[in-house]
Amino acid sequence: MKEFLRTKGFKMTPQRELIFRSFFELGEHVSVDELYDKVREIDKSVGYSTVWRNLKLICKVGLAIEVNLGDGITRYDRVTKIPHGHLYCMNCKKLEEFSVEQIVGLLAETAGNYKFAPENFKIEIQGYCVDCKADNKVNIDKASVTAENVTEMKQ
Amino acid sequence: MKEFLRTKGFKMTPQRELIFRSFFELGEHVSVDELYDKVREIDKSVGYSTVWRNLKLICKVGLAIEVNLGDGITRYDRVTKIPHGHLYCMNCKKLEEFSVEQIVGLLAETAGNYKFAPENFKIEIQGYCVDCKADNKVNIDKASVTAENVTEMKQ
DNA sequence: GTTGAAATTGAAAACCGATTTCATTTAGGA
DNA sequence: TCCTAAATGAAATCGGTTTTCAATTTCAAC
Repeated sequence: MKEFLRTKGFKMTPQRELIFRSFFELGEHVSVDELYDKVREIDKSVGYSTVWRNLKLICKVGLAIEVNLGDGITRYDRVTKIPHGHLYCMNCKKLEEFSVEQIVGLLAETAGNYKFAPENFKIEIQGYCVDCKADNKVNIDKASVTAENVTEMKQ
Repeated sequence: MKEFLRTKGFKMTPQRELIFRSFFELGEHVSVDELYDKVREIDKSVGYSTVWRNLKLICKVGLAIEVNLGDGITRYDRVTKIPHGHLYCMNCKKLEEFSVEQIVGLLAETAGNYKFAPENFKIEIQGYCVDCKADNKVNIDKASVTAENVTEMKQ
């Protein structure tokens, strides 16, 4: 790892090593705060901005990508061989994963049609999980969208 | 439209009408600032928070959804019958759309397998568009991720 | 081992879009 | 017309992200 970074022009430091290691232990959807807490369990002297900067660095060298679920918190996903999508519950904020091999194939093809060089695919399903749906915790009172609505609106 | 809102317990106001109309004229990927500017062209007295609140309302009544491209700015997409994905250029920030009917079918099926009630699908391809790719403006120097890297890192 | 340029760090401040507060005004049913 | 709940506008606030800056550390060159 040290060598890997050096060839990119980055130096290894104790903080960096701890941060990198902690990130890969945490797994998926790691927020800065989460990583900061985990790092702090081991070394209370590490600063927040150092954690943040190293998370960015992890992305820069291609070992993770940013994930944005729309709740205002940026999370970081390890880049793995297996692409996956997210099921995001809009009520309890729970996150599940599902595999998207077939879909990614289609998307790669699509990108090709647009002469677009894809770096990363995001596939998310927002909605309500079994629990929230069953408990009737969710008040889904969206208006029905009809052609009339829109026409009327644009008038 | 007025009636449509009233049945939901909302009132119609001159500001609201202007904001709604402007939103639907703008089309896709509308940010608060963009809409604010457009509304201001017609009525300088409308406040920013009013625009923001009404954009939220448009979502609440199901006529638009929030879109998050990861650049820290929330955009709003009109809900249409035709779902679409986004091709987002990480260099010039340009946004293209592509149709995703087939993919949405697969995703709906997937959601079903998880007993998940989907409300909204997000399908994004991040990467570099033809122009940015060709102009060599982009310095894609990501590290190659190998099994060794990761193993070494977790050590 | 020493040195020096460049990278890194930690604390604090700045940033900036999103959201809330609050006093005032307005819509629309009774 | 009257009344109450909803809506508005300006300003303040919030909270996550990013930058600043002085001090420290890495590591390649000597």
